[in-house]
Amino acid sequence: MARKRLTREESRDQTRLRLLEAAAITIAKKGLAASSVEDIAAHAGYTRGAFYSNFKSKNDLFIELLKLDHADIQQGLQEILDAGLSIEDTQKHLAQFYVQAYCGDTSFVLWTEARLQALRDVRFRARLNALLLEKRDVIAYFITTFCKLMGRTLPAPANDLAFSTMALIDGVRFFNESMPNELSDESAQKLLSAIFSATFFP
Amino acid sequence: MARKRLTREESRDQTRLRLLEAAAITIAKKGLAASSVEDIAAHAGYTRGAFYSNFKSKNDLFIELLKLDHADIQQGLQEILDAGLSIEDTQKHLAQFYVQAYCGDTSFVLWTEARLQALRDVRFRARLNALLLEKRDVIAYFITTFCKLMGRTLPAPANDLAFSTMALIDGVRFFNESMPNELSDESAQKLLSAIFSATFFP
DNA sequence: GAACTCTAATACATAGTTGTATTTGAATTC
DNA sequence: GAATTCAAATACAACTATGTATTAGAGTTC
Repeated sequence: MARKRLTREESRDQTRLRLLEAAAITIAKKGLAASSVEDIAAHAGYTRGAFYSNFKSKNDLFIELLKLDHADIQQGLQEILDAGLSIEDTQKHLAQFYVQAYCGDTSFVLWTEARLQALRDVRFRARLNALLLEKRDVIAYFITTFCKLMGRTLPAPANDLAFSTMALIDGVRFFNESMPNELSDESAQKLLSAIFSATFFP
Repeated sequence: MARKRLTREESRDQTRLRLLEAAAITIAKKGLAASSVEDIAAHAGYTRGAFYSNFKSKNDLFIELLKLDHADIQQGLQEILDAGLSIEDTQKHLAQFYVQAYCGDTSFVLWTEARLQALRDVRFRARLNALLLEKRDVIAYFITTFCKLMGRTLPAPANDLAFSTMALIDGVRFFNESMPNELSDESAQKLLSAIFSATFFP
């Protein structure tokens, strides 16, 4: 079967995408600093030439990577929100989405890596914070809507609660990932539910 | 004023300590991977010779650093616990301790860095998890005692709650550090209180 | 299909990092 | 106070990374 002959643009996009995918894996595995440009390019099946032809720097690529991941999550959340399901179904979808989008793959590690980078690099921080604030807003909106539906008042400003939700999910996730025997998937799930219930429906 | 002439052991200990201090600063600033042995040694006022004469590797030093920090925190918590103060005073001391021990300095960054390292390096993970479990146990004990005093039942296993407490504190701390305008010290403090109250005294 | 344009490979110059092997000089021992 | 021991400096060799400058080759344009 003849492979389709790619136009220049298609070919370039393919290269970019492959580089991004390879970067995600490499960075998740070895860390941002320890992943050389050569590593990434080689894993994608290219040389450094392809890398520098597509990205200005490693940080540049990294931000792009985060943006893509962010957009995926964003979209997923929005869809659940817009579906207009019952509360139970929403919760169910949410849990499912969380497991799929965030647990399985490299996403979690990348965002942790990004946090550290943000603490060090002012520009990077600005770019990352913008993404995180977007995420916060979606979650805050979600929390507000949810509480209104349940006829409850919020125990704290929605934005702050959104932060704590993100914090909690990430933090619990780390323990769960790092010592699954001490904190099983099931425990983690239950724990989060318990705290959310307690916090939002006291 | 004549500087005391150091014995060999004193001199060695001094070197070790200075290297550890320099490492804490350097690693917090640039990250573990990006901190070269030379960097660390130079910041401490030595050459790499001194480093390799005192530590087997960078990871070796890093774990030692974490152990020291851990011991400090451990001891601080234990002291508050053992003081047998009233609930209010305990809470007050706890908040104060948290701010002092964890907020001001490099501690937070180091532990985040350690987490990432742990996700990648099995041996490192084992060593780090041991430290984290110790910390968890102290907090779990604290939670249990506290709830008993208040005549409440725990909404989840104490160990799991301890994890979530650690997770929440770290996570909120990150947002607070990374975007102080969006989540002020005060908000962070209030938020944590609100969630803890809701969780433990529903 | 010849001239061109752009992507990715290659070549290169520079610089940084690691760990060990050896040396120096100050503390210790007798 | 000479011999010794040990911490830290220095020297060294191998390796890795970065970014740019140049080149090759496949798409594009006319």
